[in-house]
Amino acid sequence: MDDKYWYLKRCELFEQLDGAQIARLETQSQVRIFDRKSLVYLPDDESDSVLLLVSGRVRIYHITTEGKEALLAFIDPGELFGELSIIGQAEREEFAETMEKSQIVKIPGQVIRDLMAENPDVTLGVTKLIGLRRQRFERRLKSLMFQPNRDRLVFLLLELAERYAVLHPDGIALRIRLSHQEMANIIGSTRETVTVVLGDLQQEGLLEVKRRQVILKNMERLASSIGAKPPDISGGVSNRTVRTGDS
Amino acid sequence: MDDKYWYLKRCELFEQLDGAQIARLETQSQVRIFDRKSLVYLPDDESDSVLLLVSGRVRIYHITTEGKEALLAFIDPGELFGELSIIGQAEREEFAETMEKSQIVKIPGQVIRDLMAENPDVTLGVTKLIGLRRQRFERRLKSLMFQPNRDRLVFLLLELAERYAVLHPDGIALRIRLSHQEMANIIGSTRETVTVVLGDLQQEGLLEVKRRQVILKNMERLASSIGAKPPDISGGVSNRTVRTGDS
DNA sequence: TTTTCAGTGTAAGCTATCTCACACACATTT
DNA sequence: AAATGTGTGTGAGATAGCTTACACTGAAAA
Repeated sequence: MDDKYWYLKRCELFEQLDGAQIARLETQSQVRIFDRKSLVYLPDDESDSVLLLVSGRVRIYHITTEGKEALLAFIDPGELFGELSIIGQAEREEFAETMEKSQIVKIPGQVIRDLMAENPDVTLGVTKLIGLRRQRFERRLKSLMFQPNRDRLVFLLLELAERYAVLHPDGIALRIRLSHQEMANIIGSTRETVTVVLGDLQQEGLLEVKRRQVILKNMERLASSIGAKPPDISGGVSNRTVRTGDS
Repeated sequence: MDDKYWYLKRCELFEQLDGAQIARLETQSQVRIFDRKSLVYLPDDESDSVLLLVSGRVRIYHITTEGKEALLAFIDPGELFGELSIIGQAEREEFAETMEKSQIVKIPGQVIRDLMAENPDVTLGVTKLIGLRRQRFERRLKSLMFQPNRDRLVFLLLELAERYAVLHPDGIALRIRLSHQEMANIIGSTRETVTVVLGDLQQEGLLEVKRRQVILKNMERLASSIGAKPPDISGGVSNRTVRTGDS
């Protein structure tokens, strides 16, 4: 239960492994603590390992030629990242940076590949992981192309709700607190525009904005306004009320 | 050599299969010929099969709420598509339409999953397929976000070169002939803007435009203009000169 | 408490890109 | 050869969203 491999168990992918496999994984991996805002890897780094985030949070981003930051993904505890090295990506193509103090396990690509070879469940898990993230990128691409800023922002909020929804007296709050700047970096817009659009959406009674927090008051209407189905929030939703700072 | 399963052998993924497996695959799949511009599937269709394009060409696209077409991918002979059904996508999320008369094999998802279970090579192949396409989407996302239209177009041309390069007396031509409208639909722009930008690039001597054809005269400079490495075209490049219609 | 700083609100002006409109070129069919 | 359709070139005008600039607010630090 409370063994020395607890941090590997935090990852779904390794739940089914037997003791020997876990042990092997453990001896061949390195655990490391990163301070807040440290780079885990950056473009052109050699890429032959997969990373498991044990605690903290990581963001994956890209810097454009003009120096703007394009936010590609957030990684939460128990999730892998840098997983494309498994299928032969030799060099990293983005920045991975901790958002908080984080504990990260570095697993050599070969170890994962061995594990996949002897354990079909692991392979399937890896495939699903890569596929799910691909699906996310595909959807984001669709939401970017030809869509006005407002629709892109609504899409983002619904996407966030799917992963980070928590109940709140006034609607659905998000377990992740983003600044307008960060949202802009996800939807390919600017901080000012996000501020304005959020204001508009608030006027329309669709949501409520606080400092670094958004409460979705009407997911149905939000979704229908971009011609989408409301997200299924049953998965991650917690009925623990979020700290709002007020009350 | 010239057996009845030739069309399955056209797909890399199935090369390693033994006779019995191929036979099973064959009996459980359906072959069908589609005319030019026929829909193979569309959003919300049930998604429990994978498609193999034997001959012809298919495009995968999305229609936005305002009715614009976002082109997501081209499928060439020997390639699979609709492969996310393997990892549990229950409904299709885009349109798949033939660009020419095409022969397509429909393979039930369960058949592929069985094959994966008994043959690790197939699983790895599927994972790589999904992963490679994910990488493509990820790169496209980066090229869309914050980038001006010119850069997005250059990125597209280099991406196309990687897959479709053929030698040409004046530089590198593409084995795929796209209209300006189609390019616009890939980079999220308009036909007119593409026309203008291509004209500019031609002025600068970076390429030459003909009707439905682009010849890249200076890949180095094109690549460096968007801060990228020139693509590796050694893979698909053929020294068969392309039909230009002139001469 | 005062200071500092990150986050937010707002607005004027600018610009890349889209829209609309039309002319022309080339290809393909009749 | 004429006719039809698809693809391309080009420009004027409209506009969403970006830039720049600055003021305010709440949180955290000193």
